[in-house]
Amino acid sequence: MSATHSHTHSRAHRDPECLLCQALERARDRGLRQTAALEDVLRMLIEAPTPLTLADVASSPKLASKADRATVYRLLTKLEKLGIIRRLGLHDRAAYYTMIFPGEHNDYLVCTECGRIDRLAIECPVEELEAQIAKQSKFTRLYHELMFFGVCPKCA
Amino acid sequence: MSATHSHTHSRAHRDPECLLCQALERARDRGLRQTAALEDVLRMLIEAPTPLTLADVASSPKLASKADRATVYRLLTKLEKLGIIRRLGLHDRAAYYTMIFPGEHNDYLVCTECGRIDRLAIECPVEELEAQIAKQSKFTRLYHELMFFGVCPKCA
DNA sequence: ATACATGCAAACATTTTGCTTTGGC
DNA sequence: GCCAAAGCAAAATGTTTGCATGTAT
Repeated sequence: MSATHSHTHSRAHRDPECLLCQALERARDRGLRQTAALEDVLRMLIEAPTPLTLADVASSPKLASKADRATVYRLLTKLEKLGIIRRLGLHDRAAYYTMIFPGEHNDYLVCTECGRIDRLAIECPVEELEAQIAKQSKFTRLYHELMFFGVCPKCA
Repeated sequence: MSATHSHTHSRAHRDPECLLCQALERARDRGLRQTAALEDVLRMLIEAPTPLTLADVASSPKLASKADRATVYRLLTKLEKLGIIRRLGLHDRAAYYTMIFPGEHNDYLVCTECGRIDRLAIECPVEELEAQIAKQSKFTRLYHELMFFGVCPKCA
């Protein structure tokens, strides 16, 4: 990992197996059946340093779960509805997915040329603003996404 | 406009014709030819209270310019490359486009159920963070997007 | 045993490109 | 007149659904 890429992997300090168990438990609690495909999808998302697309999860050359695209699609959709993962609107045509770790919030730096995604190790200054907006707007289940876009050194 | 929707339309305080002229001038300066389609696209983006999709610009029943979808697509792409408009990665499948008005920055509040988009009249607390990231990351042409997502009162 | 999950294939929506013609400069 | 822009149509990309079968509970 280059200096430019460096960011805190707070999740790396935890036991990934434990994280997987926790995630599975949450999913089961909310009505999903514990299948091999579900386990594969959650494991990939937990281990990924940055958000993944449907294609990443379903058909990456090595990481691929053997699960069908449609199956993965439906799992991702359900997991998002259940609040276990989050869908991000990055600039690609494809949607990106990432685990929600309670108490952890991530912001991203994205290259508009090559699509490279860095996770940012920053103190997000938006939290109190979010509370204010929640109150004023009457929106529920409020969260935010903060993304920085630009041209990375390699593409410049 | 309801209280919940209220936001400052700073652009509403300006002369829209003047804005169009300015935008056309910028486009011409950067090498585009002054055509009817270009004028239509810029006018729609300038007058729109929120970002528009390609479909919005090309084939909305009433607002539509008569220009072909492909033409509009290529115009939007060029305008974005030239830094005259910005492409937003909202959560819809479609990309959204909005004018860049120098010195003006907008954040958005989006309903994850119905897709409704509100522009937020807030003091964005991210500017100085952006400067810091620009320095550390060596990314150029850096900008940010801040979006709030949630379920609007109507959908709740 | 039942209802949910899966795989395969097909339908969709949106973006992107090729090629010929038109029109701004 | 030349080269960029427009129009039409087709290809590409990524998402979503229908339906028959398998499997967790």
